[in-house]
Order: sequence, then structure tokens, then C-alpha cells
Amino acid sequence: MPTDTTSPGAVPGSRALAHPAREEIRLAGVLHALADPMRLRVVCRLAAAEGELNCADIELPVSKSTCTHHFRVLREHGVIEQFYRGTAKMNRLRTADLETLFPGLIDGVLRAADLQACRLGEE
Amino acid sequence: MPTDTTSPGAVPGSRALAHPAREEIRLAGVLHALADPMRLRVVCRLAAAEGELNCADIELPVSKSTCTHHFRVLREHGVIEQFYRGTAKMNRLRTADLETLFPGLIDGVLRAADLQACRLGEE
DNA sequence: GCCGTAGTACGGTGGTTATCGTACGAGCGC
DNA sequence: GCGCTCGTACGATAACCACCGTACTACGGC
Repeated sequence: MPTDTTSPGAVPGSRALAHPAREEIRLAGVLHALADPMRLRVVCRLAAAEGELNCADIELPVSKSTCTHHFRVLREHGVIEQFYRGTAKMNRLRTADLETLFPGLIDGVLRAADLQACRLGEE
Repeated sequence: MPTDTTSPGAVPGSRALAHPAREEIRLAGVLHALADPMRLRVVCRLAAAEGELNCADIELPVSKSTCTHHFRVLREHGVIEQFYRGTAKMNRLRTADLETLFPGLIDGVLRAADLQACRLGEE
């Protein structure tokens, strides 16, 4: 059932990554993926960047392997899309899919995250 | 730091339940609380009821003790408010608090849950 | 071909969670 | 008081999760 696509932007010949198809994305899964401060931060950065971002560009205060883990959770629950470009792994929010399935949800979460960051002395 | 209140509507003499104060509620906690199908269902029911609901009125396909557990998670993360009335335990969404902290968030989640329920041949 | 950089895979650890069953406590009605 | 209903507390279990380190693979440049 997992549908993988060699995403547009991926260099041909790169290994493919499994992504859930749009109709396989579940609300509970998305909420679970967002319910972790580390992952929430990733999503905020991606949203702010409005495009694709290298894994390494989003510095997290955890080890490389934990980092890989969080990105995988986000991908497997349909929140982000990942593909390889050379040695780098690029990440992009699945804005269109999420907006179609759950209109306004991600925006709401991002706004809430911003508000909370302000309330608690930034960061 | 946990602030408990004998909620308005509680019968005096009832045991009190600990609730987080508004400023203690965290986005990640709320998302975590919502990231479970069982709890999501509870929240939807409460929202539809637009008022307080008995624990037993929200039938869940799990045992009584598991039920207690889920309600506690929702309360401890600031999503619902609970108080005793006689032998019954009443539940109410903390709509005002959540709307102040994260405007639009709960509505977004509820709308998303509705849409998904429709998409997957209802419930 | 060799090296560096980016990320993965694997195995492990400690903590949390969802679930249950059984035994108990608190009010209500008779 | 007695029994009913509603919910709790406790103990157990199995699954899962966040995190780590180490060993590995893939690609690009020299």
C-alpha cells in the first residue's frame, strides 16, 4: 500500500523513498507526527523556508541518527516529502496534500506554535 | 504548579481533580492528547454536544479502566475539564482556554476529523 | 582510486503508553 | 443499611518511542 514516487527534483538514479499516498494519510498520524517538540520545530522551519531544505540545514539538538528518525516519522505520516539530491536529502512540506485533506489544519498548528513561542520568551 | 479548581457546576464536597492552568498548557501536549483515535472521538463528541457530557455517554470500544485513562490524558493536557456530579463525572471541552492560546486550532482539528470521517465511509 | 561529507541501518536502553482484569470507593435510591 | 451504578486504583503486559553510538553506504570532488 505505500506508494513511492521518485519525486520531481530528485536526481534520477537516486534511491527512492516510500511515501504514503494522499488518501492514506490519517489525521491521528499527522497529529502524532506533530506532537513532538523536535518535529514541530522541523515543520516550522520548513514552513518558514517555503521550499525544500536540506536535512542538515535544520539543526536539532540531537544526534544524527535521532534526526534521521524524526524525519522518517514525518515522512511516513505524510507530513513531509523527501528525496535525495546528490548526497543531500531534501525535505519539503506536503502542503498541497495536507491542505486538501485537512484545510487550515497546518496553518492553525503553525500559528499556534508561533504564538506559543512568543509567549514563552521565544525559542 | 498544577492548579486545581473545584469547577463551577461541581457539587460541593466532591473530590477535586487537578487541571493544568491555562498558561501551563503546551501545544505539543495538546497535539499528543489529540493524536489518538479514541481521544479524538471523545473530543468530537464533546464538541458536537456543545456542553458537558457524562463519561458513560461517550461509548468507546475499550474497557472502563482504559476509558478512565484516556479521559485523564485529555484532562492533564488541558483539553478537557472534568468534575464530579453525584456518581457521574462530567466532561467539557476547555474551549475558551484553547481558543485563547491557540486560536482556530481546535476548530481546524474538528473540521479535519469530520472531513476524514466522511471520506472513510463515515465511522 | 581515495577521501570527505551526508545520511542510513542496526542494536540497545530506558521511559512511556494502551490495554486489560480485578478489587475498591462514592453517591443515589429503596 | 443494601445494592446498584459509575468510576478509580493498582498491577501486569506488550508495544512503542526517543535517544544514543557505531559501523556502514552513496555521492561528489580531487
